[in-house]
Amino acid sequence: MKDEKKISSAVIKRLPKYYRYLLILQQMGISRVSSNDLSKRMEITSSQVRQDFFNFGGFGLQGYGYDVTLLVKEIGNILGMDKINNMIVIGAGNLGQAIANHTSFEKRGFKIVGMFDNNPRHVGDIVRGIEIMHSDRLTEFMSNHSVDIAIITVPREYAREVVDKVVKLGIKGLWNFASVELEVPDDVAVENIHLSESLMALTYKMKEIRNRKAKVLKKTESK
Amino acid sequence: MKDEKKISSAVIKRLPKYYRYLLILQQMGISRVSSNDLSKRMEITSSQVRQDFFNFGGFGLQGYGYDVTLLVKEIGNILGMDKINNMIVIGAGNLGQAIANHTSFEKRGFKIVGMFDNNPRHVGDIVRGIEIMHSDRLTEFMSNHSVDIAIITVPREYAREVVDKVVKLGIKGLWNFASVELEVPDDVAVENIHLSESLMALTYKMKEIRNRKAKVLKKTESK
DNA sequence: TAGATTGTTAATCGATTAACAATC
DNA sequence: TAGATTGTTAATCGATTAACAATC
Repeated sequence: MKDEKKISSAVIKRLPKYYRYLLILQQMGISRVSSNDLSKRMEITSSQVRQDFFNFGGFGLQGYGYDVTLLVKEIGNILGMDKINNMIVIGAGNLGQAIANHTSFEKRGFKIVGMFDNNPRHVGDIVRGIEIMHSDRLTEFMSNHSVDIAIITVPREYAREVVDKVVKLGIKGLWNFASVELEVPDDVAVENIHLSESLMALTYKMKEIRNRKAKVLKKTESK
Repeated sequence: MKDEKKISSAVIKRLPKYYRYLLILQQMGISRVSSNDLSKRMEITSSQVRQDFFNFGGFGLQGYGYDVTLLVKEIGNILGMDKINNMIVIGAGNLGQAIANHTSFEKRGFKIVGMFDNNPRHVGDIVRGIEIMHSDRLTEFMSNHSVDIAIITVPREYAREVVDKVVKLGIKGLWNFASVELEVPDDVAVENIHLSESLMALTYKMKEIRNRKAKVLKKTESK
């Protein structure tokens, strides 16, 4: 059996974006899309769309385009959404609760099965039908339930500790909001959310726009 | 005056990451770093570090390395953090409150100056010293205060409406958590947070790890 | 001075775009 | 069939890495 060639990370990074746009098309009741259509919506080239899908063997039909439903399914599968992902939220403060309330995840097979917090003020509260448990019960819970992903929404100073704990308990996926660098075994996947990086990207863009304006103004003056 | 050459977006995207690592060094009391040190921590090449900084003229000293404090300042300036950024939170639910409570922003000159919500249940509550106001007061507030950035944490169905409103009121930066595509004039900067894309990136990684394991297992068996 | 490490150019690598034959 | 649009290769472009002279 020949080794399938490695898909480049540039392509992978675009997949969730394709997925998102395809869901929008689906909601609009559009069942078929050409690489050209899709590329215009997403502000990329049609060549890139075809090239990207070609990496996976191609999902389209010459002279017709791509079937939206099929494409959603195929890309979903590539991204690992062909199964239910059971998730627990560790840290049931505002952020943890915000995520638990985010209904659109559930539609895509991401299911919150437990929430944990150290703070007695939160323990016992119900969020979207899930009772917040004390963190002491984490070990017991994880040995009785199948949990795929732990969402880390504790304050940063507790993050490493709880991560070590769930890793020991066998977790294989971490969605980390605690902006701490985590060290985990290489069979555990980590995705970090760095909100501050996004905020800085915003101020950079704002600065660029201000500079652009200043330049145009200067040009006009010197005329 | 010659046009300074355009910095590539690949470089820009790395700047917040450099910034983050440099802050860690600073906290550790390290005042000087070589491209080699930094590259190892960040898991990139030292060549890239030097090349990246060279884009801005170079911040280092031959035979010595880079001064951490200087570097933090320079990169901060490039990213537009050389000024206070006044921000308002629109949508004071769990997510809006979580962001308002995120203290590390404030240290970097990101200051929440107002919070707004439609829901009377939230109005009047105090979050980190800021009273949540009814959205009706947005227009009045913005004409009396200097606001740089609006953080959009309303449910997606209200997002476009409130964005149109603040754009009309002159906002120049939008940090959008509502996973809706926004259309704004081209002098308004937008940074979108798509949490679901990050979550899909995680399940993709998890799937890759599972596949890798399966392959190793197969190899072992066939021996 | 000798050693270290940047600044900077050149070489390589990979990703994007162009082009068009294949085919529905 | 004619028209449309993908699949797929080749060309181009840009980003990363290598190398080393400059210089602290």
